[in-house]
Amino acid sequence: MVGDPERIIRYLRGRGLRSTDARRKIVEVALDTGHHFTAEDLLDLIRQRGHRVSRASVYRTLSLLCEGGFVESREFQRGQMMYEVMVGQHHHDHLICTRCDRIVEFQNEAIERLQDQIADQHGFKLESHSLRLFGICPGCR
Amino acid sequence: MVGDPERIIRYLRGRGLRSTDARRKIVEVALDTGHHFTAEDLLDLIRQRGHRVSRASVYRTLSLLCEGGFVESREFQRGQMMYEVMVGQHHHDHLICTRCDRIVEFQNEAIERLQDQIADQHGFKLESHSLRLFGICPGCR
DNA sequence: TTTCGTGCAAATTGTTTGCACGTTC
DNA sequence: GAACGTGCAAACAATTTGCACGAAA
Repeated sequence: MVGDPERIIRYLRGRGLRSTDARRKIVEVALDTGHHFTAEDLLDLIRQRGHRVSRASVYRTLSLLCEGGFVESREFQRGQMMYEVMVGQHHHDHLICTRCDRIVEFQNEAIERLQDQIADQHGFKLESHSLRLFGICPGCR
Repeated sequence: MVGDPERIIRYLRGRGLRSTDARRKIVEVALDTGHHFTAEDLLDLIRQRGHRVSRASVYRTLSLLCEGGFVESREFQRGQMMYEVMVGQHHHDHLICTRCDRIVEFQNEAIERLQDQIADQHGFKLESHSLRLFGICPGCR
């Protein structure tokens, strides 16, 4: 299945990285988290399952997962990174409620195309982008 | 003229805030900086002009200027805020070169409209947005 | 057995805060 | 003279790093 932790471990092995206990636990729990989470959230979840892993390893493994494109990080609130598993997910952007911090995902092909055009017009080779819409969600209005 | 520091000081006065030496220097130098700058950059510029102002006051005043909409802050590189004077400027978004950190501004009406639509569709009252395109600039390719 | 990854604690870094004092109103 | 703003240094908080030890290859 799509969220198979072993697939990621295999990828890491392919890059000459080792398959360690900590990495396997971190990947496994990360894939299980439904949605957006912080490094600290992930650490808590891992510990709730009775695994002992250090905060440093969580950060180090999250970096690897980001490099591999399995996870994406973005900053919804200043000073804290949120992570999201992208395995089996299409790219999307976010609406963030400034009252309750609720996050809603959306996809918009037209915006994506316009972004490509803009990069082209300025001679940039586009690598990534970040689009965040901040506002007040229906529930908070 | 458009970048008149006194206009901003008057606005602050109107909000019950005082017109102090530090605030005047900070506003004056900020308005003179052509473009994107960090809090530290601004502090350096102020000191180069022979004024003695504390780092704390720079941060505090930049906050006020952001609240008033005279300045906008955004994070181009993780962990550090960049500020930009918006007095006399239209809203725009940014292309950021991941090699040399060059920043190019662009405006795109179509994207703005699409953002409004998306917020509407999800019942959000849009307050602000942040769109950053990361890539490699012509000079670095 | 060599290399790599881990856990720990300490360091880092931009920003914020508490407080005593000086300024503005 | 009351309230507010300042400067300073200490506090913060998320993340990174140095290092000695244990595990993977």
